[in-house]
Amino acid sequence: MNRKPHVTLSDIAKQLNVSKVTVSKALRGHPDISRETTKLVKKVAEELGYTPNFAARNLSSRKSNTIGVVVPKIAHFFFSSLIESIYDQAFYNNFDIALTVSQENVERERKHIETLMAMRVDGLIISITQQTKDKTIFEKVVSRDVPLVFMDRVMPVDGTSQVTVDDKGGAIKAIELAIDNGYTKIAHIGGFTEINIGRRRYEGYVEAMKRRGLEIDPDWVVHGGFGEDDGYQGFMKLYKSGRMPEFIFAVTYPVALGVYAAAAEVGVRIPDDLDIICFGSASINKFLKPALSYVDQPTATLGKVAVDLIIEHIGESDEYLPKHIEVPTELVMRDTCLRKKNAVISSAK
Amino acid sequence: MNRKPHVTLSDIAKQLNVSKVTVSKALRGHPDISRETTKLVKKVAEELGYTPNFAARNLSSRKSNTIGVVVPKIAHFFFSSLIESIYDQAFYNNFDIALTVSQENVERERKHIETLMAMRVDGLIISITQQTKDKTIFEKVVSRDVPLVFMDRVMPVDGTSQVTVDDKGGAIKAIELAIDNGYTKIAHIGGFTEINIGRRRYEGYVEAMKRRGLEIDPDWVVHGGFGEDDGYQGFMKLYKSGRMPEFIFAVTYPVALGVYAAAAEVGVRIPDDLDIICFGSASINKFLKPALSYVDQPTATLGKVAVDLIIEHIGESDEYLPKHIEVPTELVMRDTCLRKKNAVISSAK
DNA sequence: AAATGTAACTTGACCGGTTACTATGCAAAA
DNA sequence: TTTTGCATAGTAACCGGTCAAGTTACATTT
Repeated sequence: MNRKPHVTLSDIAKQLNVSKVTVSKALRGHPDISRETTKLVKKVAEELGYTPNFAARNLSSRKSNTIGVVVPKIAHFFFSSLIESIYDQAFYNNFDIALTVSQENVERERKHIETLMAMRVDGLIISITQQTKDKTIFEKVVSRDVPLVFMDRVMPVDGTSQVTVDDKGGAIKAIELAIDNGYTKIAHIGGFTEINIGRRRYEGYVEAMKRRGLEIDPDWVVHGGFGEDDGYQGFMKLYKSGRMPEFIFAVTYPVALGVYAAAAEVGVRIPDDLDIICFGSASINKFLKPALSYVDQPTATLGKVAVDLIIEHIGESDEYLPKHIEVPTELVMRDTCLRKKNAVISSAK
Repeated sequence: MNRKPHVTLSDIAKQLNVSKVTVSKALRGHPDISRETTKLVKKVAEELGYTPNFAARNLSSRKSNTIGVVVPKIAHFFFSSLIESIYDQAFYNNFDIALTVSQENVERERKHIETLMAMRVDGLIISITQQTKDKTIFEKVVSRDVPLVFMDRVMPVDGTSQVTVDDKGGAIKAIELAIDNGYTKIAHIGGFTEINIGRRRYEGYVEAMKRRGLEIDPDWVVHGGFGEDDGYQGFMKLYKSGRMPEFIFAVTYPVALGVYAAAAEVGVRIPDDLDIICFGSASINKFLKPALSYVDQPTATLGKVAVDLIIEHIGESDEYLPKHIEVPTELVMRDTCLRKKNAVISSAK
């Protein structure tokens, strides 16, 4: 590989018989330089086809104007729309994004964080993997004074901020609605409780049951991952136990889909034999039969808030003040969890 | 913002009383340096928490080890899975990815390409917007000797490569199947013909109809965009014309979904009153009722091939040989386009 | 008329690496 | 013994910007 040399500041400077600093300043609109000169410089830059060298700029200015992002997945509706909103908001604020994907792999996650730090990103937005337990790498980030915002899937690390959705509150709303609709035998196919989204949603389930004075049958709580297969397995476990609940609260949309698949397989009809609600959705949910009712995660807001927060931290001095922002959720009713069949409505809200 | 200074090569050098070149070489495993020294250097680097400065490295080596990617969207199944496979393949080959999203906006696309060139990416992979018509920016890329691979949505620009799916062939297969299943009144809700994917799929439709000796009714060809709304509008146009076809070939999966929505609205049953097949799919297609039969676009292959090709070009000299690689498609049968109701099967293949 | 200010540039150092070339010491070859 | 060669390390320049601290010429103040 042996590329044509790129046009540099010096090339422009030579052409105009000025110093390269003049050119640099002119291009940045620095007030030191006269209107005329600035115009001239810009014209010549255009003619010569100048493009600034970011590596050089980053090196000398020792910042990258870039936000590093680490997510566990892309090809899932939740993350792809989250990422899209992050890109939008960053673009709006003239920041670049360096996106990396851990593929739910802790080692890859660590590597990506190292790489992003080597790129000297100005700040990091991270959504951890299902398996992440070790805080070391995050503490390393903090010790390097690189602002860090955890997003959605978070980890309690001193000196870092968090942006989450109101997982517990959303879960409570969902379960309370189910109970108000007449259900009492309510199961939860949940995620890992080591990670906040799994834990908080579970806590919401527990809390709502308690508030309404319902017992929780330990057999009706299944913990696992957040994918379709986990939902499938979860359902099968409940099914094979011989004691089916009337209602399932699924920790994620894919888990709910897994339940759909499993239920169809064994001939359990949704929502007639088994009703369901879940956390999260996908754009094509409306085409599902029955379309899932769900706790909406406002991905656009989540991404926007995360970017705004990291930019805020980047702007602050060394000692920025970590924050925890919780974005509210909303119940969206579709074809499930509408009303218990044959139920005597006691306390329709 | 006033960060703690990062550990540099010189810091390590000082500590060991060697030159920074020695350290640089040692860390890269250069044979100039003895095994012992190398080990020592690496140990100290580790202790001091050294992370290389990519900006500096890129600047002095004048390459970035980064592939620039421009896509029109993220939050669509096709693109998100494509992007995921690009990341995977790049990671496997030790390349970094600089991803940008044009949001189907030509101006943003141009800006992103400029930015990526300023970053001195080693090569570019681009999927153009629906609206892109001007080649200027791409010619600029070529004139800078930056290898360019168009992916899926391509543009004929001298000196660039293309990776596409076999749009025409896939369309032909789909239409021929429909005809063999007994349909003759076949409509096409297509995309813009200015862009290859719209044009080639349309051409496939025309070709298949011709091969089977069927007339094409101009009213049954609707051109528009690639989104859900375009499918909705397309269906409505056909519907309101009063002369409904028996079968629709939708240019994309979202367009097919739009047809679903519109059909449901006016009470047209799929596949009984109107059968359908489309190009592309989504992971949750299997939960649709009826699940769409479709021409599968192998996103994983597409991404992998694009990355391999750009890396190949990066490795070649200035004058690389542009290629056009076409990835084959496959028909996947689900619940639509199975067989015409009450049809006398004449030529079941 | 001298001091002060200011607009518009220039100088030189530096960011943290890499690269091409040079130097040194010791062992093997002549 | 002298020459040659190789392993190992060092020197200096350079990549393309930015930044802090001058410099110059001219206008303004006192």
